[in-house]
Amino acid sequence: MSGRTGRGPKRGTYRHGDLRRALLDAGVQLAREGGPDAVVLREATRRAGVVPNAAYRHFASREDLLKAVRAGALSALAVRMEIELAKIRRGKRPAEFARASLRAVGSAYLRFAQEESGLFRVAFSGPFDAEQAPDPAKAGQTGLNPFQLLGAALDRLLAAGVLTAERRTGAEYLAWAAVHGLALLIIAGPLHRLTTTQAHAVGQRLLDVVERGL
Amino acid sequence: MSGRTGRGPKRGTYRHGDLRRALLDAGVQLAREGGPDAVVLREATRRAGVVPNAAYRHFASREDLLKAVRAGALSALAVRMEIELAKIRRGKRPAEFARASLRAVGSAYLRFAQEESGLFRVAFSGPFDAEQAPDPAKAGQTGLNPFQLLGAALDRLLAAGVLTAERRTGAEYLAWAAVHGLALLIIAGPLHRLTTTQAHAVGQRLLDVVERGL
DNA sequence: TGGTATTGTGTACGGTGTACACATACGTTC
DNA sequence: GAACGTATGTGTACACCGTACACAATACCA
Repeated sequence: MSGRTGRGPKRGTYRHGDLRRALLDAGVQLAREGGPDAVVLREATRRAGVVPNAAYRHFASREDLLKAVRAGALSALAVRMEIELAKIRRGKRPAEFARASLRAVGSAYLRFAQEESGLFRVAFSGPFDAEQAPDPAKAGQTGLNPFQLLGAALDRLLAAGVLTAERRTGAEYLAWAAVHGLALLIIAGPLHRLTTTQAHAVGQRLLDVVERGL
Repeated sequence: MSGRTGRGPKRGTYRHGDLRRALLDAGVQLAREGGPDAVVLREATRRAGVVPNAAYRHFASREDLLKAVRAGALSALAVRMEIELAKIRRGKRPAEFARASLRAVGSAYLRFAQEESGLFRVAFSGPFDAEQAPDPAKAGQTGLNPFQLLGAALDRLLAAGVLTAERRTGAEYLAWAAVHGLALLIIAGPLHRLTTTQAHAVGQRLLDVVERGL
């Protein structure tokens, strides 16, 4: 009776196989369930069927794991944006297409915030920078991260003559700010009881403001 | 030698006098220093020169203390807004005055976020609602909380005919969202290296967008 | 085949929130 | 002014967390 008291899916092998992946997956799952605070090292190792300290062979600290989860969340967001962008009807005039692009990016952002609020909160917990060396782990299928997708939409507006060059510079921050703020009001603020459709309506109205104001 | 090993300002009396106040003050200080996560029950009691569990005579839990600190932070924000509002030159035409009011509220919000980012983060950590029974603990000198001050500014825009009734409804959420989002980009996002003046400039530009777009 | 680097384990420490029983002092009532 | 109930602070204890350090088991390479 070589006693095995531990619970959970004990593996027979001493090595795990792909513990880093398992911890990351567990971390993402925890993030979905409860946001940043729920990403707990010990719980992740538990789910991976491994002793707490094993995590330190793959992540320098809890914060380091959280950072990896964050990259995954941003990547997921980028994918949502790409899907929304792909829905835009072809054959639109450039200006119309550009406008639709911006709306697609914004809508995807808001929807992601509402539907995956745990991941969303993780994505923007901790310092989130538009780094000069874009990390592919944060990108979607096209290789662009959310910030770059927004920039591309704005570039289209510029190319279509909807935006002057002067207004174009720094516009990503204004647009991002507006949408990001609304996302927070929807998931953690006074608008958090809104249904998906109501939230979508407010979102469209905000995007009107941005479009008109930019 | 009736040994007194404990550190810190030990009091002679068994009773503290106003422990609730002391804990709240310590909590606010912790919030300023490090945001929500820094508001730690044990540390607050340490600073109040009291044993950890004493806190439970005045706050049901750490979260409860945090809530009290949050109210204080919101009140401080309201005061900033009021100060900014008071600076508006008299003798302006109503439309101009109304516009200046909205800018004052927005500017104060952004400045508070940058200058008191710890408090700001606490103010909007946890669920922040525009409750139907406004809590006076969250208000400034005028008795109005930040949300109500924003509403008042928008009402002035309506009264001055700058805003149609249709556009007025729900406008607080759009304006709030935009400014709140920018605040976050400035304190925890890609704009966090901006100087105060730069931040102010971006802020004014955002407020242009809001004003134009609303 | 043996040695070395990698990866998981065991044990341990300090920190946190909080439950429960106990001690002390204040305010009220006789 | 003494007795008593109640508010408030203390002591002890527990479970949980992140993480440091020494050790064990395996994989890989010479």
